[in-house]
Amino acid sequence: MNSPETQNSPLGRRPTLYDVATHAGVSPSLVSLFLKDPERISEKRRGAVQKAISELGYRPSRAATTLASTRTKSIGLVIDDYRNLWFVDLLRGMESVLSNLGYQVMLADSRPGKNRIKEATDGLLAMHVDALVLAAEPSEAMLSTTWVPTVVAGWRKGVPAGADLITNDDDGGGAMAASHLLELGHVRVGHLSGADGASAHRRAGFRRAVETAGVESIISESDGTSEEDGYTAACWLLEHHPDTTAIFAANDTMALGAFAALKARGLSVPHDVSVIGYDNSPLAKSRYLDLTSVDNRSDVVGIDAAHRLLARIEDPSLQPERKLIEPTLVLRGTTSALR
Amino acid sequence: MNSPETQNSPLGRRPTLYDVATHAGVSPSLVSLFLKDPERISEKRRGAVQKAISELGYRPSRAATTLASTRTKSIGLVIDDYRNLWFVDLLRGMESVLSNLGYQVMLADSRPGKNRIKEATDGLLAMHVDALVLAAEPSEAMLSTTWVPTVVAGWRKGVPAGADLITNDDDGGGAMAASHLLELGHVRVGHLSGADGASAHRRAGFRRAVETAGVESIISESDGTSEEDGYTAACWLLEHHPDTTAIFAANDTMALGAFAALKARGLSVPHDVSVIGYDNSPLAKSRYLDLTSVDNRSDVVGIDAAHRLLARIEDPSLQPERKLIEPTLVLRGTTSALR
DNA sequence: GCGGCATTTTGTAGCGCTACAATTTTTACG
DNA sequence: CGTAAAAATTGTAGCGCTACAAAATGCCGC
Repeated sequence: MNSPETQNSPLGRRPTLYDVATHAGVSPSLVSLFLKDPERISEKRRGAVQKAISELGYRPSRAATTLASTRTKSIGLVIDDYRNLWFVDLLRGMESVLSNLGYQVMLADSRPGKNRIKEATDGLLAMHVDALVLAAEPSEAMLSTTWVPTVVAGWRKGVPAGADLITNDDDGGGAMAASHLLELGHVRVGHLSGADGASAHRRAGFRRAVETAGVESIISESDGTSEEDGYTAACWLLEHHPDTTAIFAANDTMALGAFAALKARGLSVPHDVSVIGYDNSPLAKSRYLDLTSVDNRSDVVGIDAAHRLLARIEDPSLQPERKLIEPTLVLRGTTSALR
Repeated sequence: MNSPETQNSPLGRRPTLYDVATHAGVSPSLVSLFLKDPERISEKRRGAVQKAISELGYRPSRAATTLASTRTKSIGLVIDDYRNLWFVDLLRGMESVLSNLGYQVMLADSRPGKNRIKEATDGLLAMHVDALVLAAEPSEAMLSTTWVPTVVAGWRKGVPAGADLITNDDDGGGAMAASHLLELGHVRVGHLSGADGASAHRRAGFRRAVETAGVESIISESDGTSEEDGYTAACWLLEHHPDTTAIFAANDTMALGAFAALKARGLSVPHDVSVIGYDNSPLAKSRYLDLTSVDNRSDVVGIDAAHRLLARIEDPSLQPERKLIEPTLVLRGTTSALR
């Protein structure tokens, strides 16, 4: 309707709350009240203020609001890398409880350097977030330096003092994957493992379940958890244990590497070898890949983390808590009974 | 060293710049100066301020800084969905030019509702970002309401007045994919297309190239661009044109759907049918999938967008510009010469 | 040892908003 | 109608920082 050039607003600058108040013929305080809860002012004024806001194209300044209020109604989420999609479920879980309460979730990733986690956290704290979720391995440098309620999600090492811990039961999940393969009758089962914390737990669970069943646990460990790592580990496994009939990969991406190694050897899945992954990532859900996988329920972690933070925002004296979330098994087409 | 309980700081609250100044025995202005450029103050004072900062555990308040300065040195990036990983390259491209200049990139996704794009944008503007990159289709509601330099990246419809446009040459990319298949000798080529803007351009390019070569263009169109859509479209294609020897999917995910359809029919890739995708996503790069794909060079879009914004921050009177980025073809194992 | 100039440091005045107490208006009811 | 209580509205005083001009200090040669 209006020309973009004139920008509706008669001011040559970003309109402020005072501009709105003047335009609407009320006091700034009333406009502020309107912003916080429109229901709290009379219908007559509400209309006038609303009109002034849209006529001027006013948008509140978050900076000013933040500075003037004690609470910002925002929660910071630090993730290690945008490309690790597991944070999407975490985020969705958090938002499912926080959005309705008017909270906003701010994301910061800490990809590049090692101490970027501290940087990302500092950035979030600089924005006065009311609380923090660390979905990245906390560095030593920040073990004791948070001013706000903090929960560590999905990592178990280096939890800052006073922080809650809500994480996936990777140990249980590893055992779950192993049991599934054993129940299908497999007795030559291999595990492709990575080097990080979660991998170690998955590995331990796997080993325990397999050895409890009286079966030898064959583990091929690599430095990372990428598809290439999975490929390399699977090649080693297939070379040294050619009679392997089932493979448990530490994550879905590594399972993809196993697929590549099997394909190269002319072995088919699940006819010759069953494969189970971990994370129930979009990859596993793919119709083509159709990968059986352990779902670590990051959405539940997110929901729990959110509840926990809300509680600690209300009562900062609450004692930190530690909690494990049970994974679930998602059956798909890459595992089948031993033929 | 210090107990986490005492938090180093003698104050029972978040330390401010004034606390630092007092502690260091200098004026607040000097501390502010230090924050902006440590080199600008004498060595003696610099040491004192530095010491005070770390002793108190001081972190500047972004809100206060933002409010007091005219520039915030931050750029907002609106994306449609965190799960569409193409934004990662965009982001990396932007950061490669912005980080060195001290700019920070803030992300907001607009997943859920339709007008969340406006919400996400408003949120960013509320944080006083100096400029905005819209990597999501702008809604009508916001065609004329930005106060800051804006560039639309990767979308061509609904560009707000006064915004720059830097986008991928999807039309050229479609033609590129088609030419590749034609050069390999294929004459029965099908295209799996989606319904969004980018798909339409890729389709147009494909059609033009194929028809220029005097070959019939067979297009299977679906509502979306998911793997399921790709699967459905591929099933239609294979049923109605069983002699198809090459398939161009509108994106890598749809190519995965095509794989599923081919596998179900016992056809192998690339032996029976060649497949080319689009986006050069992590999927395409996978060793197992090894998918030939068109790379739309989002990293370059990011770099260009950043340069453009910096220029417009310097000189807001600059006329908006439109620019297409040339895609490149990435050859992998899913396309081969017609046997 | 003293102008004159460059460098370093400081004081003052907001940025745009909210908290909270104080004030005005409306409503309820004897 | 009058008055107390409730509801609606307003004024005042910052939140933590930066911009910018003014003041203080250091440095030079003569």
